[in-house]
Amino acid sequence: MQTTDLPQAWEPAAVEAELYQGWVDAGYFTADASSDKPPFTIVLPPPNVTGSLHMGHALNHTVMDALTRRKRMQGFEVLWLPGMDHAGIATQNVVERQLAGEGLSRHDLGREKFVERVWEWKAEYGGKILDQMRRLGDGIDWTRERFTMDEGLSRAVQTIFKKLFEDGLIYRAERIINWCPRCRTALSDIEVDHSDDEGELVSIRYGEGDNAIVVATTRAETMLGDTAVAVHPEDERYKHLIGTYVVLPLTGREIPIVGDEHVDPEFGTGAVKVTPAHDPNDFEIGQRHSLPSVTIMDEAAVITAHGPFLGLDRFEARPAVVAALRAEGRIVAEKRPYLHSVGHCSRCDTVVEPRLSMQWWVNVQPLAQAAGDAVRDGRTEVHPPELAKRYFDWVDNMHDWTISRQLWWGHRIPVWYGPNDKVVCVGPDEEPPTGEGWTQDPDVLDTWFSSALWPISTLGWPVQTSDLAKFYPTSVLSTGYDILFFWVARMMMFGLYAMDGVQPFDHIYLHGLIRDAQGKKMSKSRGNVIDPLDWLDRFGADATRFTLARGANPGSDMALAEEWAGGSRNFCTKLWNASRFALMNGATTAVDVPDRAELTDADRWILDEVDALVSEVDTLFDDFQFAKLCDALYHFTWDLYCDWYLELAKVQIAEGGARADATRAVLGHVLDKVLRLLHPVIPFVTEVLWKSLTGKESIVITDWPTTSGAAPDPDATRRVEGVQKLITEIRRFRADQGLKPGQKVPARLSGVDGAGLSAHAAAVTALARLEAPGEAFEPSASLEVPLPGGTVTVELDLSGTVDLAAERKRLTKDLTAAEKELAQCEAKLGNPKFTDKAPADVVAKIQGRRDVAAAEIERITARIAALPAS
RNA sequence: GGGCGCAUAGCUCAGCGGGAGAGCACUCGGUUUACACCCGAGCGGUCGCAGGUUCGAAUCCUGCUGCGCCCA
Repeated sequence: MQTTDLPQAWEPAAVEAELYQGWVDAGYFTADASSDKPPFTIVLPPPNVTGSLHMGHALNHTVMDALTRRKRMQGFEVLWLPGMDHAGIATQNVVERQLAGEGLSRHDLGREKFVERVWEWKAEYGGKILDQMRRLGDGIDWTRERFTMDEGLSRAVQTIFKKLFEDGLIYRAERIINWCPRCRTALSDIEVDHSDDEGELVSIRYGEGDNAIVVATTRAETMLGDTAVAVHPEDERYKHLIGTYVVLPLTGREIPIVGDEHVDPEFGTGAVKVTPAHDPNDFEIGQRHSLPSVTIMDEAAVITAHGPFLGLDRFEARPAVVAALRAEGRIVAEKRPYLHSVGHCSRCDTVVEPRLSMQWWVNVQPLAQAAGDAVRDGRTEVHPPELAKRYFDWVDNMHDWTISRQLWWGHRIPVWYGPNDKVVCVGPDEEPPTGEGWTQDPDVLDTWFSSALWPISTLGWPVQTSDLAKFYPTSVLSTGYDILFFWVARMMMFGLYAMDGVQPFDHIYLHGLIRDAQGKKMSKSRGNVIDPLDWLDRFGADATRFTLARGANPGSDMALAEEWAGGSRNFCTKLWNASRFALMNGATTAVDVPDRAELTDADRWILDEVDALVSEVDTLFDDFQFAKLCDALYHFTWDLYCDWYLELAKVQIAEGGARADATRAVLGHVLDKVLRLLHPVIPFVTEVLWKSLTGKESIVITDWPTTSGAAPDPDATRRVEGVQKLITEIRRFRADQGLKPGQKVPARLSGVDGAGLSAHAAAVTALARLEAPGEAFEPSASLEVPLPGGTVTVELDLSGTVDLAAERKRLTKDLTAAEKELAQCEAKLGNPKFTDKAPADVVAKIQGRRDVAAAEIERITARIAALPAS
């Protein structure tokens, strides 16, 4: 046996960082826009500048890295472009908290100094996720790293804003928006999370006597801002009251009773209080009936209505208002706790307060239409396809998008207000208006407004750069299905709009969400979060990636547990040891595999299997079936290559001469293909092994394997499978008889030639731990193994008593199985409807099974009868 | 309230019209000079329940039950 330069064990922690830096330094991941190769582009969904790597990222990065590594090997000019977004609210929160530690607020610094401070924070603490990506092994083009607040990307934002503005797709309007009183900014619909919370439902009587009317509310304090009571116009109970007025309690204000068809007469009392300034439905009722809007809270949700509640927080005001109403005898009913849906700020969990305010909006109708059409037309394909329906549901029913945020960190809205209500939108190279009375809008744009431009702005848009020409449209957008609405739909809208209808990506791949071993969502409060960095430390990047890829079944979430990672680590170790063994035995790719005629059944079988594997992995990769392709690779590597071929190869190498040389070539070429097929998912270990096997520069830049083109040899396969069955049956018999696995047993085989396995006697002897019968050979037990070509009989000299009970048990078990099989087959064949209607090949197959089962029953019955009485 | 999805071995999941599968876990045996992060052998399921379609249903249809998700 030769030696190899490979260490005895694979220790990822010792080599990963150096390997990675080597790849980056060699420029393997740097894309060339002037290349003649076809492009393959993925833009990284930009993580927050405040973020750190979690398992969801690790999964998505594994997917993107696997896709891009394979395409690179397939000869594509691959661009995988990294970067981050500026995460307006989150980043501003972080820096404000830092300031608070110094006893300062952002207002103490002023806008300009505050923004400077945020940039300083970013320089020092931002983007630690980028280093974590390196640890995963991301084959990403670091030379093209982008940030949404960069100069170029900011120009893109300003450019599209102006374009949308001039096309009339951006407008300013006073409406009810979701307001976070803690962040003190507007939020879009999707930045609000709903949960069923315990609150209260209070029924309040407005008016007196015959004119009294009862309304119910979960937000009693808002009654201070009521400007009407609404009932259904056809509601007989209240019809006569429409057009009359009631006095609003606690305020003394007179408010009208209006008839509105949107009131549900079945719900509650059928009468609703109307607070146009603090509820979106009420706002619409207010519009229809020209009601005034009375704002009763400030930006912090503190009551501003004059009276005893002035200055109270909304949650203090609520019980105070109820108490005051109760004192007046106006509380008719109270339900507490009352479970109802409440919106929360997705950034800080504060209860959202609907608030009437002036904001900038995008009219999404034409954009969403185009975004839907691109998928309907098949220009962009969604994987898995079931999720396209969810995409359509969203884009086809999208509300206008509030894009202004009352923050300082972000792209400031490029609109200037001048004297006499003049409004000017300023484009990238235009000078803002100067002179008395001109001011810029103080607000910034939603972070998603700039993220939506990511697939084009990162490539240079609005400049027609060579990158944009070469790499747009991008090939695949990969992300979790929970981000479909946040990001994917918006990128589709802006990409199509800015690029004259050319879609931003050809494929959208949506992976599932990461869950714990019991399938529960990971969350800090549950304490079930697994930190990918911990796995990277303990199991290595390859094992972490393989675990994630192997769990990625289309459309479904994945459960993770440490045992899974351990299993993947074991797989990497197995691959390591198998490769080491192959190399110690002289496995090589320097010599071509000899002509098929020169090869053994085992050689032809494993070569056919690896061909099948290449086809299967290709199909699965093209269909984003990561779990299945990992399983296929795992199965081939462990169950076929290691458990069978390596063992058979030992026998062939022991033969020496040309046989041994041919075996070394087969060992090497099969290993070479497997390593290349595995490389996209487990890049590190495959790189080390492949370099050792081939002596070449790097697996990263080698070609993706293709099938050999040789015609498969089904006879070889049948014989190898026969050998496997024979060996397994002997091992099974040995285990039943309590023989030590290593103990060699003298045995005599007969019927081997008849079964067509004469070439395989040595393999059977070696793998079943048999030895040639000596002169004193006295068979004390025998077993029969029926194979397609004939039955092989194995006589064994156990040199001791045979465990007849175990023997009888084994035979009885086989008999029971055969009897069950026979009964099933005969039941079918005895049914004329089956023989008439079922396809002929199915009937023939069942007949074949019946015949085999019948023969087995006869054989086993005879064996049992022949057993000596125990 | 509207919509979608899932219920298969102890756990996590494949299979989606003709022989119930994988990984992990479990049991037994093991100093097989690649590997104990391993090797060999095994145990384990009326495929959620009830109907229907079909020669044939884990697989298609309907209803029920239980979980989960999205939207309002």
